[in-house]
Amino acid sequence: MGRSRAVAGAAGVRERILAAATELFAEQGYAATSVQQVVDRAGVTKGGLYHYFGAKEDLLVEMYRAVFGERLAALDRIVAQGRDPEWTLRAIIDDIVVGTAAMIKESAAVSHELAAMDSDRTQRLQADWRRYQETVRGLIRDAQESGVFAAVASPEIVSWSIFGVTNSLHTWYRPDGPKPAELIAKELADLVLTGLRR
Amino acid sequence: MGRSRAVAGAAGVRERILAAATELFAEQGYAATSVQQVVDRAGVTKGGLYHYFGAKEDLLVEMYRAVFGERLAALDRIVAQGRDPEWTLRAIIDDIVVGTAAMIKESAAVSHELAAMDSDRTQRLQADWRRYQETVRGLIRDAQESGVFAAVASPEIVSWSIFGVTNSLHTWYRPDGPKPAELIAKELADLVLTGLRR
DNA sequence: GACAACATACCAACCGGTCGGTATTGACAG
DNA sequence: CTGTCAATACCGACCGGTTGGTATGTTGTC
Repeated sequence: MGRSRAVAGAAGVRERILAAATELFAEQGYAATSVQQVVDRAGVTKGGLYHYFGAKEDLLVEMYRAVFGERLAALDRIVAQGRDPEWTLRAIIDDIVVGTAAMIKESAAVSHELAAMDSDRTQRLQADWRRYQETVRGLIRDAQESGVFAAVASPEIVSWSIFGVTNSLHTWYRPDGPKPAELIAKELADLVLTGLRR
Repeated sequence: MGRSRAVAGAAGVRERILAAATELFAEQGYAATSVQQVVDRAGVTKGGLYHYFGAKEDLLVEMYRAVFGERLAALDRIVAQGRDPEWTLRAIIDDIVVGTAAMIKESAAVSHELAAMDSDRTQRLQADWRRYQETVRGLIRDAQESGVFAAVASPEIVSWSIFGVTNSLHTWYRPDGPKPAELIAKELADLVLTGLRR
C-alpha cells in the first residue's frame, strides 16, 4: 500500500536497477548492455525490472532527464537574469561543467547514445538539447554583432569548444581527483572568454 | 570479363561492405548494427562479408586505421619540424580538423565506440590515441612553462577544447555546407591561440 | 481478498559466425 | 583457340546462444 518500502534490499529496488544500468551503459554503451546484465548487477530479476520500467529504453530516458533536465532549467534561470554576455556565458559554462561533473556516470552513459536513437520519446529530448545549444549560440552571436565579443570564431565553433569539453569530461574527470569541477569550469571559461575578448 | 571485376556490382564488394558498415555504424552505433544489416545494405550476403573480414570488429578496426593512422603520422611530421609552439599547435589543429572532416563518416562511426571496447587489437589503437593526446598536451605544457603561452587553462582543458570540436564535428559539419573545413580549423585555432596569448 | 512487489519460467526473434557448395576466374598446356 | 585445374569470390542455409519482453506465480501487507 501507499508508501510501503521493500523489506529485503537496502536501497530501493528501482534505484538499484537505475544505478546498475547507469554504470553498465557508461562502461559498455547502451546497445552492448543486456537487460540481463543490468538485473544481475542490481541483484534483482527481469520481472522486477519490467515491473518498474516499461522497456529498456526507459532506463536511458530516465538518465537523460536526470542529466539534462536540470541543465536546461539552470540555463533558463541564468539567461533570465539579463546580465552582460561575459557574465552569462561564464555562468553557463560553470553550470554545465559542474553539473555534468556532479552526475558524471549518467553523463557518460547518456552522451554516446543520444544521437543514435530516434524513437518518439528521445526526439523530445533531442529537441531540448538543440534548444540549449541554440540559446548559447544566440547569446554569442548577439554579443559578437554588438561588438562585445570579438568575432575570431563563429558561434558554432565557440559553443562546441565548450560542449566538447563537457562531452569528454567523463573520460578524464575524477570526482576525487586533484582538479575540482569548479576549477575546470573556471579555466574553460577563462580560455574561451580570453579568446573572445576584443 | 577479361579483368577481374564483379559483373553485378559496380564497386568492389569489399569496398561496398566497408562503406555500408561505415554508414550504419555512424547512424546507429557499432553494437546496435547487425552484420545482417551491413550485408543487406551492401547488397551481398554474410558469406561474402566473412570472406573478406574475420569478424565484425575488423570492420571497426579498419575504419579506425583509416581515420587515425594518417592523423598520427601527420602529427609526427608536424612536431618533427621543430617550429615554435604557436605554429605547431596551429598546424596540428589544422590537420586534425581538416583530416577529420575529410573522413567525416568514418570519424562518426569510430568516435563513439572506441572507449567501450577493450579487446587486444583495440588496445593498441587506444594507446595510439593516448600518445596523440599526450603529444599535444606536452607541447602546450612546455610552452606554458617557458612563458610562450599564458597559463589561463591547463593543458588538459586546452587539448579537450580542441578534440571536443573534432569529436563533435560529425554532428554539424557538412562537406557541401557553407563553412569549409579549413575555415573551421582557422577559427578554432584563432580562438584557442588568442586565449593562450599573453 | 485485493493489490503491489517482486521471482520464475519461458518465448519467438535475432545475434555473430560457420560451412558446404558453386560460379567465375587466371595460368598453363597442348 | 581450346581444355584442364586450382584458386578465388561469393552464396545461402544453418548453428548454438542470447536478446528484449511476457505470462504466470508467490508472497507479504492492507
